[in-house]
Amino acid sequence: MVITRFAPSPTGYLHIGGLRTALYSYLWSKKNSGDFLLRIEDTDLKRNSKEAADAIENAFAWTGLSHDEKPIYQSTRFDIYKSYIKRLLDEDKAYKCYMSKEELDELRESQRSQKIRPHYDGRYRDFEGEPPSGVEPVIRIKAPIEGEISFDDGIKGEVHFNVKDMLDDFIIARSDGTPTYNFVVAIDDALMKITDVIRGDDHLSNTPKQIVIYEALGIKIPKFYHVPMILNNQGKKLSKRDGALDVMEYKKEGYLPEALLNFLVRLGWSHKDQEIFSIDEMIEFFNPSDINKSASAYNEEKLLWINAQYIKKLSSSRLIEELRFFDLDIKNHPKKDELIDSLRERAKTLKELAKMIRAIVNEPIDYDEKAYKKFIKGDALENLEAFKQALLVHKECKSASEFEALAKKFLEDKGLKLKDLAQPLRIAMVGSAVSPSVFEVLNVIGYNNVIARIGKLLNYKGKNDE
RNA sequence: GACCCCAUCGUCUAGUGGUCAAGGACCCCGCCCUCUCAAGGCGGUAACAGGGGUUCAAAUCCCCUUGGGGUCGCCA
Repeated sequence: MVITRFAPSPTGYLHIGGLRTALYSYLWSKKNSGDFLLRIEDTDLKRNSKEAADAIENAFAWTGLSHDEKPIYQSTRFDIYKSYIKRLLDEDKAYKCYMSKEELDELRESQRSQKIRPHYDGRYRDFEGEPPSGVEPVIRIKAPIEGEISFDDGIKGEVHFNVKDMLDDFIIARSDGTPTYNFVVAIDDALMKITDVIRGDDHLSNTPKQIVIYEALGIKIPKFYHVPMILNNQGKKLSKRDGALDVMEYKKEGYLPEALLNFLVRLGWSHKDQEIFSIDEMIEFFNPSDINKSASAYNEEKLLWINAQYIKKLSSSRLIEELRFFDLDIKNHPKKDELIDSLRERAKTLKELAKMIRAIVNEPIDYDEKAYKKFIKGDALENLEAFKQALLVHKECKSASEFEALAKKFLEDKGLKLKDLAQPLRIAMVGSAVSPSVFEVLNVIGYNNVIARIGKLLNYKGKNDE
């Protein structure tokens, strides 16, 4: 049984790096028929917001990664943390430090100028005297002074830290009594019975600190997996300028959540030559020990390609449902399935798909100038007029192939080639030289509207010529 | 600055000492298909950071260099 967790601090939106570690955690727990838990790390009351926490939960809801049990908010658990701090104090494993922030800053500054690592010097570690008045103390843990802390990371392998150049008696409770990150992480991971901690490798050097807590409390240390970061195209740390970071931005841009997840799972992990994975396949094949040790760069083109693959495969009904987010409702369109199927192979995003559908469903209000100039010349208008007549004589066409058969016969009679009719007709239908097969377009637009749109183009030319 | 992590095509990756004159995918280019645009099919360009070892044999193991990244908070 593997229990994992995702533990964001609610200072902003859920970003894709976080989503990826959450996905890995999710997959690993599900593969081992365990739980995936969500914990909101809001111990710093000053900078956390309820809105941000809600935003994170909304983003999760969109991706479909559901956490087991209700999320745990650390801000509601201060009593628990206090009891552990008291215990450490009672057991003489932690102590009060009366150094002020100013003094600390000074100490660090002088250490820096001496080119040595900034660290607390332990001056109150064995302090016996009268504490200075007017200073609310912080609580510091008695960390080991020498030796080595090491652990077997599931991704990086054996990692060793020398206590001397790594640790100091770090703060576990602020002067206002609230506990700090490295302390509560260890407590909660233990209390939540987390067996496997999968997180970004920016936490790698926090791990020894957390191990100090585990050991002081006699708690079993979980298995750690430190996942490399995601970089941008230039191999630098991913930032807002590199495009969307907020998971919900991807929704707005027209990405399918399963495509985003598929993209993310392949960033740093692979299974043979497979590129497309359903969630079930991810669960089946995923193992964090297969995650690459090196950082990987974000590649939007690949994401687009994956998204396109999913759009091609998705059911029309689901696609129609997703399109509503882009203010497009074609649920009652008589040819909705044909419409979707003729466009799905052309769209890389839902946003694009919506745009393409609108271009067909709505009568053109204008004609693309270049296309018009290029194709509406010579006998084009006469041919359109004649084709319109042929349509009127033939009466209603009910399928793309019926339109096509009619057109073929028309062209044969007139001694024309398909090219002579297709482009002008396309411009009449959608206003530009780009669309799916004209016959599919005609079918979707429908017999009466086809005739109306041809008429509209015929009139337009008239006005233009004046 | 100290400590830690990392290093295969532009990018995502396969590769765990011989089957690698390095495979797949995205991108790009060419051809085919074709009523336009896509999609699809076929083909192409392109990489083991550098230097030392170990070994009969190294992309794979070791060391150094270089380059990148992370951490050093009363943030998480």
